[in-house]
Amino acid sequence: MNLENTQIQMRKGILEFCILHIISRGEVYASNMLDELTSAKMIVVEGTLYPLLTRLKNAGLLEYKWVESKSGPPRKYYKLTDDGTHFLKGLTETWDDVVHSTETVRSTFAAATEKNAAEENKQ
Amino acid sequence: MNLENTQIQMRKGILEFCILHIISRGEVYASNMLDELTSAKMIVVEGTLYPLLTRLKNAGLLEYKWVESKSGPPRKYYKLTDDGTHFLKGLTETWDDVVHSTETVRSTFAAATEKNAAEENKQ
DNA sequence: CCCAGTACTTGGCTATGCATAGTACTTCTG
DNA sequence: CAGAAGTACTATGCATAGCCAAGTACTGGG
Repeated sequence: MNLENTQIQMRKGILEFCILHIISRGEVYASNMLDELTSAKMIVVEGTLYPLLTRLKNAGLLEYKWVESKSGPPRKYYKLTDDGTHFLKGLTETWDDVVHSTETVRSTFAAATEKNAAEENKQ
Repeated sequence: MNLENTQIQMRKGILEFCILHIISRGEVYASNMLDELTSAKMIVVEGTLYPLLTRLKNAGLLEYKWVESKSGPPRKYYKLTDDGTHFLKGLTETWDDVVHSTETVRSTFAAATEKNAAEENKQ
């Protein structure tokens, strides 16, 4: 129960959302995504990204094509399928809901305490 | 890989943050928290909340006292320990970072594509 | 021919949220 | 007093995503 672990937990699902978003803007390969995520201060390691891309591809949300590279092995350039575009739309709503709910909890002040006091008086 | 599952994943860690926040505002017991979370549209079931409270207590972030109730079994009223207050502060920063990073990814437009094009020209 | 750099792969570990079922206490009803 | 209903807490087992760490494979330079 340390901060580092919670940071890890908080990323679950969110990474998927971010990856789909990045891919939705144009064909990219894994290193492009890592760069962009890093520049957004969302550090991701290879062992997280590659399995995620494979999952998304197997789910039919992504497709890729191999493109030769002059500086190493060929690259997988990913793009969204129609299903992927639709799924991203749903994820966006989910994310907005989660943020909104969290903000509600943060901005509510002592509602429970008041409610609790009311209940005590009632009894 | 369906929306429902991603909604579940997105809650990981965030729930912990919300619970600590609710408790930080005053002593409450589990049903109070469920009510407040539900009213914030963050639906949680008992089987999730109770183990979480136990974990937080075992980690020394919470403490509770038993209070008799006139309408059922006694209740555990929770409050934050000093460690819990400190931990919540850290979580708040983490959450703000995650939201900020995600917003950065969402608001960035085609940065990767431009970068990619530049790289191609370089070669 | 080896070495560094790039790109992708794999296997095992951990933690959290969920489903489901169960215990225990109190009050109300007949 | 017996049984039902409501409230509060407990217990077990599962699925999943992200992490770590090591490994494969291709290219070009000295």
